[in-house]
Amino acid sequence: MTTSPAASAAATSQRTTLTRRRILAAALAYIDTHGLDALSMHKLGAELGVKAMSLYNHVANKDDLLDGVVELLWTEVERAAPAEGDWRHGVRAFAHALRDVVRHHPNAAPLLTRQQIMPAPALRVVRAHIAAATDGGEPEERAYALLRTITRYALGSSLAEVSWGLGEGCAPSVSDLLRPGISDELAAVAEIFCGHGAPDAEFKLGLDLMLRGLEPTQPAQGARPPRRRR
Amino acid sequence: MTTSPAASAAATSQRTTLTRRRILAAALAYIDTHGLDALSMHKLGAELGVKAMSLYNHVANKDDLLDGVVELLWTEVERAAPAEGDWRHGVRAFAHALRDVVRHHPNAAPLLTRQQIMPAPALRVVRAHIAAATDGGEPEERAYALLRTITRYALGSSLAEVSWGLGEGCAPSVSDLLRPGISDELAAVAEIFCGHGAPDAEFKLGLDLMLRGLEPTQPAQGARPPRRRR
DNA sequence: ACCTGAACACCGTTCAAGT
DNA sequence: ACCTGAACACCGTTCAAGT
Repeated sequence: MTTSPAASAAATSQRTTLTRRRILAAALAYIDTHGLDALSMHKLGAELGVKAMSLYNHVANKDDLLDGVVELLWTEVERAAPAEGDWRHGVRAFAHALRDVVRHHPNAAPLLTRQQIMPAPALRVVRAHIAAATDGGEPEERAYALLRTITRYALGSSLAEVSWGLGEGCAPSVSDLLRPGISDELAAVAEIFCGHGAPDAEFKLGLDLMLRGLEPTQPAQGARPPRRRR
Repeated sequence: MTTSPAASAAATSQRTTLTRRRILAAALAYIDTHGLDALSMHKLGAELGVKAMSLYNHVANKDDLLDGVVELLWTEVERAAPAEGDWRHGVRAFAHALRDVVRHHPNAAPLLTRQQIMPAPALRVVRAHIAAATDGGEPEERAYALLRTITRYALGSSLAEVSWGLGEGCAPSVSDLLRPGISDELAAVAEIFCGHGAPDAEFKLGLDLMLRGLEPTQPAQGARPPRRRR
């Protein structure tokens, strides 16, 4: 609106200054839209109204860029699942937040296990829930083991879910998940294995089972006699 | 040893004919050794004593090549975990086989969730264990749900485990998992979260919890009174 | 049927030069 | 301090040509 004549000449290109933050956000958006393999430094630069080489003033290289995207994904988890209230609810919310991020960014999600990095927001959100659990009376050792297990379960199972799921950024039909020459019997197996089922309910069921088993001190609201530990 | 003079001239290059099978095996070996990003059609061709373009006679493109690598990984799972004997043991063996493949091929494993494909050996091994469970008396619907859940748990949690684990093809030390500027407190969290713990025992515990919860008809060998279903 | 030379547009990255 | 032109080796893929 109130741009200077000089700025208006630049038109659609960078209307704000280039920043590591802006670059990462643009990279994630590009991956969401065009897929992981389609991302290149050249195209990302163009997206930001800048040449590819300019990006190297803010990221060390492409690997560092992808690490930054992973950091961004964990930031979403942190924002969605702060530790507050009963820590059991908090851990559940954390698991669901992790799954939601994977489902909202199916193209970028494989980076979470490919980049071999634990960015700061990941450590922060994990630390927060561990602290909540220890404040709630759990021994520290068990709080760590619990968060480790829940994190693996939530991230991993949602990655697998997205990879073989249908609709919503996943494969549109089962046949897209199969190699062309597959036999009819195996295609029928895939139809049920990938197509049927209720992902939400199955994720929640598995989560409940793990939490119930991992935290034997208090059997939740069921009020059932305690089982032998471990 | 008993090669013809003509063949000996070719020396180290292709001593056997080029095959889709050989190409895939070489690709997996290359990824295992040099990492996923290092693989290129040019270098893979050179590895096989052939020019890059020759590969296109046996694979459609690089994506098809990577699909084939995924197929190879599932073949290892199928070989390691045939359905035989009690189906409960079979499903446990299946989960452990999946985890072992991920741990033996940490560089290639992310392809399992990135390629969005269910190759024939994956469907075969899943079908075998579903059949074993239904033969053992489980309703078909539950057998599918059980295999779905166990597959997600085993694949996913081992992917996450490898991604943040230490040693054996993983990051050699915790500091390799952290961005340089991290605070000391968060580094300490990472030290415990990634470094401590017993991955084998934690994987097995989670698996037991899920199986025990998913299969309420027979409480395994514990001989405990049945709980209310679902 | 399968391998290759030549060629294409594209990729990640460097570096000296500009401002 | 940050952006760029020019350039590098490398990449995926095609196609006509060889055998």
